[in-house]
Amino acid sequence: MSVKRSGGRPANEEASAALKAAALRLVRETGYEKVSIAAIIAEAGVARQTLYNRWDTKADLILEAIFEATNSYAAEPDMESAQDYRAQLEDFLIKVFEHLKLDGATIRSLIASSQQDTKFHASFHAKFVLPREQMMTLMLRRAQDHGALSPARNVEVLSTMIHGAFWYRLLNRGVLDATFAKELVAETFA
Amino acid sequence: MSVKRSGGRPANEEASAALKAAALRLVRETGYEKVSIAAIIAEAGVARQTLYNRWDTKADLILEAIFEATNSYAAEPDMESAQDYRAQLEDFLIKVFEHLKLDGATIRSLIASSQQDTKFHASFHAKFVLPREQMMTLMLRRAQDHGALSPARNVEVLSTMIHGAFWYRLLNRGVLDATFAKELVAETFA
DNA sequence: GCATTTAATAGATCGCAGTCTAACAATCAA
DNA sequence: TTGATTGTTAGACTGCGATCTATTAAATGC
Repeated sequence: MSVKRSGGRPANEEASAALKAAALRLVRETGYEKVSIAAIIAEAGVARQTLYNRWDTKADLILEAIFEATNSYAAEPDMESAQDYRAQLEDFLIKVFEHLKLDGATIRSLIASSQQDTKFHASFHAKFVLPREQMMTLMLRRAQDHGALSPARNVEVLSTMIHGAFWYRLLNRGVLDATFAKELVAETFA
Repeated sequence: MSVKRSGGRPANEEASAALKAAALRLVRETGYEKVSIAAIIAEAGVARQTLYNRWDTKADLILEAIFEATNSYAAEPDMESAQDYRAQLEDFLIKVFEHLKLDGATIRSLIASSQQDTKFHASFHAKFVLPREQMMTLMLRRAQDHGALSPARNVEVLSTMIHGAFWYRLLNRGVLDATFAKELVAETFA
C-alpha cells in the first residue's frame, strides 16, 4: 500500500466531504445519469483534478457517498434476541426494500456501472454486494441450525435465489414491497 | 405507426444486414464496451447516419443482432413430450447457461445499458426478459398442474427467484454451470 | 422531364467522462 | 532559506456516443 512520506501538501479533507455531500445530494435529486462531474465539482467548489485525486470514476465517488449514507441505517438484523427466524428474515427484507425507496435508482445505476469497469466491479462487490449476501446466508443458516428450515436445504443457493429475486425486481423496475418480502419468505420456508 | 408513403429512396436492406453482422462479430470478438460505433460502420462500410436511421442507440443495434442470432437456438423446451417436469426444467436451465458461454458478457452489458435508458429498457424487457420469464413460469405451472410441484407454491415468485438467481450470478460473474442448474431445481422442488 | 419524398454519405459539432499540463500552494527536512 | 514532495487549480485535450448539416442518390406521381 501507500508508503507514508514526509513532506508534501496535505490533502484537504473538506474537499472530500464537500464532494461526497454534493454527489449524494445531486444524485438523489437529479438521478445518477444526469449528474455530471462538472455539476458535482461546481457544487462542491473544487477543481476537477481534486475529485480524480481521490476517486477513479464517478461511480467510485457515488458508491462511497451512498455507502456512507447507507451504513448509518444499514439494517443489520439483531441476531441475539430473535426466536422466530422466519419473522427475522421477513423484517430484514422489508427494511431493505424500504430503504430502496430512497436509493434504489442510484444502486441500479451502480450495478450498471459495475458491469462496465472491472476495477469498480471488484470494489462494489466487496463493499456492497458480498456483505449483504453473507448476512442473508448467515440468517438462513441460523434458521436451519434451530430447526426452522429443513437441514436438507442448500442455504447458499437459497440465499442466491432470494438475493437474486431482489436484484431481478430492482433491475426490472418490479415492485419491491412488504408483500413481495412475505412471498419470498413463504417460498423459502415452504 | 409510420404511414406508408409512395416515393422516396428505399432503405438499403444490405446495409442493415451488414451492420448487424459487423456488430455481432465485433461484439463477440472485442466485447461490448470496446466496440465503437466508428468500428462498426467501418466494418459494415456504411455511413454513421445510416446506422442511426435504423437504431436509436448502440444498445438497440446490438440487442437486435444478438436477438436474431440467439433465437435460432433459443432453447424453447418441448412442452409436449415431457413427463418428468423436474428434468425438463433442469435441461432448460442447462441449455440457457450453456448459451451464455458465447453471449453472456454481451447480455450483461445489455442489462447494464438498459439501466441507463428508459426506452431501451422497455424494448429489452419486452423482447428478451419477459418471454423468458413467462416460459419459466409456464414450465413451473405445468409441473404444478401435474402434481410434480406442490399446489401451495407460488409459481410467479418461484420463477422470479430462479430467474433472479441466474441474473445475480451473471451480473456478479458467478459460476453458471450444470451443477448450479441442478441446485436451483433441487431447491425449487424441495 | 420535374417536383416531391426519403436514404445515404461525409464530416462537423455537442456533451460528457476522464486525462494531461503548467502554475501555484502547503507541508517537511536539511 | 532552500529543495523536495505532494495537493490544488484552471483549463486544454482526448475519445466516444449521439446529433446536425449539406449534398447527393434513388424511388414515386404528375
